[in-house]
This record gives sequence, structure tokens and C-alpha cells, in this order.
Amino acid sequence: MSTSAKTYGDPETRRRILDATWELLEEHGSSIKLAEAGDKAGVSRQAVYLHFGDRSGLLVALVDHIDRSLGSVRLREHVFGAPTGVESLRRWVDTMAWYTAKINRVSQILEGAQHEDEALAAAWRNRMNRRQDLLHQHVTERIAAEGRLAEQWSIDDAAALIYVITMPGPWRELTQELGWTPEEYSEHIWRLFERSLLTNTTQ
Amino acid sequence: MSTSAKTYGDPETRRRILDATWELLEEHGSSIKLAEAGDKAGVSRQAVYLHFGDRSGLLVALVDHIDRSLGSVRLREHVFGAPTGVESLRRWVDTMAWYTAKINRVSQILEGAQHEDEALAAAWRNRMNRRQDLLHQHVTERIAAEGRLAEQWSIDDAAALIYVITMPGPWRELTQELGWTPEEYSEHIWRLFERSLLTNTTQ
DNA sequence: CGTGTGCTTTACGGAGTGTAAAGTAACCCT
DNA sequence: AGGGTTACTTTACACTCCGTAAAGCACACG
Repeated sequence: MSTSAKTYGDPETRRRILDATWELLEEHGSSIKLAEAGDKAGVSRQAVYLHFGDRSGLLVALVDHIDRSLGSVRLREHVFGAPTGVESLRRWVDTMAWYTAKINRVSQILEGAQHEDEALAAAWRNRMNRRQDLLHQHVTERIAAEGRLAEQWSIDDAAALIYVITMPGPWRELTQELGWTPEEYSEHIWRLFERSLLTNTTQ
Repeated sequence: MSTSAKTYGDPETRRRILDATWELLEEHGSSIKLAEAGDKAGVSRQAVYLHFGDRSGLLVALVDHIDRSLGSVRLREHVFGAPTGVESLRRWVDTMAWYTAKINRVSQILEGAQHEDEALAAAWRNRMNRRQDLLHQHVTERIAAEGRLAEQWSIDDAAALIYVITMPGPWRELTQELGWTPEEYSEHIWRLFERSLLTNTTQ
């Protein structure tokens, strides 16, 4: 699936519209008007419809666009290519501390729009499921294989907790509302995981 | 502030509209139309405007209405009136396991609507700030006073983590998407807190 | 009997979405 | 050079929902 069904028009224009949409969401972090997106990209409102069909199509495309723009592939390689599962978890937390900062506004809006927009919900869910799988396979399973998973936890449960706690929601609350710095976020979340999920090696 | 500026009309009608709105949000979990809310309550669309001014007013009132309906006061007494801070935390986690289930859909929608609606955002924030304060005072501070807070943590940081992890977002993801039962939620979150935040007493 | 309260009914303006269709400018091919 | 294709623009319109306004109605209360 998702073998790019040949997108309409000039890819460069398409990219400009997506970037404009992204910027607008960041700026006045509310659901944008399609006319604005077009204006900011230097095209007519109709061009937006030609490229993306409707609002839903635009937002779904944006999810993908953001992933590409932030070089998610390379990030994944760095995080999940760590020598050990424990180190991979460490890198995951560190990475989320700044990565989530970049997609914060957008993720907040897209999460909120899911109720009005089924296609968007599917796209977002898909993205998050992939994240879950990666954490399961490359982090939690390896930690267990290394004998570092505290005995109380199943692999599934540990993976679920890591996934949930490092989602944008908690990050947003901790850094935006409670004033944690990225360093504090990274440090404290890591400590939380280390103490609760891992076996003690500070003997 | 908020000394009830004398609400319009029959309180019974007002209540019916709020209940109808609540039910509608639960049913087809998206942002409702004001006409629907009126219909379901057996009044005209205009009546909704007379009672609440606009959509924003309706939703803000709903936040309050839900709190009252679920007997939040009694709940608070039970949770925060526990003999010890540790027991209070235990009760908090247990309570959130089912309480969040009741407000899940609504909280999701209200969270999502915050970007479009400043007044609603303020009301929601206010509600969450109160929750934070209560956790800080009646749970974390007492745990620290009892000497049960693990030395690595400041009272603020522990309170922040408890608050954030027991928010609706993580609950939703764990129970709705990952299939945890309320019992599993309660058990696992408690274990997470116990292992990471508290001193070991299983000597 | 008249006045106020609580709501209904009808009406209208405005914003934003999505669709349709005709026009334009550049390029591409032979 | 002419004809077609591509990538848009422009204009226009129907639709939905919001919010406001104003007149009407029914009933209770004095």
C-alpha cells in the first residue's frame, strides 16, 4: 500500500504548499483556512484543492511530509542502531526530548483534528503504530534479551509504557506547562524508566 | 471570580441541554452542532444560545457540569483523605483507572478544541491546574514527609510525573489502543510509580 | 388584567468548505 | 508555426454551520 498514486502537479509547488501549511500551523496553532495555506505558498486556493483534494488530504500529506523533512529515517537508524537495547532506550528518550519539540504544535493540532477527520486519524494512527513496533522490537525485546528487564514486567507492558510516556502529550505538558527544559525531560524520563523497568546494576 | 453570574432561564432546561451535549459528544465523538444539542434536549437551537451565549460557553459550562455530575468533591475526599501519602497515590491511580474512562471522549474532544477556543482552554487548564496542586499537596509532599520519596526525586518532579502519566492521554492510549483493562492500568501504573518514585520497603 | 419569564419561530449575514467550469500561460512535439 | 498538454488562475455557486436579531406565544404571578 501507499505506493504514491502519482500526485498532481508540480512537486515543487506541492512542497511549497505543505511547508506553508506547516508554518501556519506552527504560527497561530489552530486549524488553518485553506485560502491562507494557498496565499502563503503563493498559489490560489484552488491549487490547494487540485493538489490535495480537500483539507483532509492536505493534512494527511503533511504528516508524511514532516517525517521526510525531519529525516526520520536517519533518526531511526541512530536510535535503534544502538549497540544495546538499554542504550537504544537512552537514545530514544534523548531524541524525543528535541524531536517532539519540533513537531509539538502540529502534532497537537493533528491529534485534535482526528475526530473530525477519519483519514487523518488513520494516517496518524499508522504513524504511531510504526513507532510502537519499533520500540517493541528494537528496544524492549533487546532489553529483555540482555537480561536487563526487571522481572515484574512483560515485554509488551514495558513497551507500552515507554511508548505512552514518550508521546507528544506528556512531553507537551512537562515542557510547555510545567517548564521542564529538554535536558530535564531527558534526564527525568530516563531515570523513571531506569528505576522502574530495568534491573539494578549499580551494585 | 466565578461566583456564578446568575445563569439564564430554567436550571432544569440548562441541565438537560448540558446532559444532551455530553451524550452527543460520547456518541459520535466529534465536535457537535448546536442544533443537535438543542434537539436532543428537546429545545430549540436558540434556547441553547440563550442559556450559554455560544458554543464556547456551552463547552465551558460542560466542563463544570461533568465535574459536579461525577461527584468530584466526594472523590477528592476519598483519594486525598487517605491516611498516608503513599496510600493516597494508590487510591489516585485506582480512581483514575475508572474516572478517566467516564470522561474519556469528552476530555479528548475538549483537549482538541482548545486551539480554536480560548475560553475553553482556560477552563480546561484551570481544572488541570487544580488537579496538579492537589497531587502536589496531598500526595507528593506527604510521601516526602513520610520519608518514602526516593532520594533522586524532588517533590516537584515527582508530582509532575504523577500528574502527567495519569492524564487522560496516556490512559486513552493504554486502554483504548493497547487494550489494557482498568485493572491492568491500575496495577501497572502503580507498579511504575512504586518502583521509580518510592523507597524500597520490601526488605 | 397586565407584566415578566422562558422559550419558539422566522429571518438574515457571514465565514469557510468543496465543486464546477472557463480562461491563460508555458512548454513540448513534430 | 500550430496543436495539444500541463499547471495553474479566476470566477462563480451551493451548502453548512455559526451567531444575532426580533417578533410571537404561553404560562405563572401579582
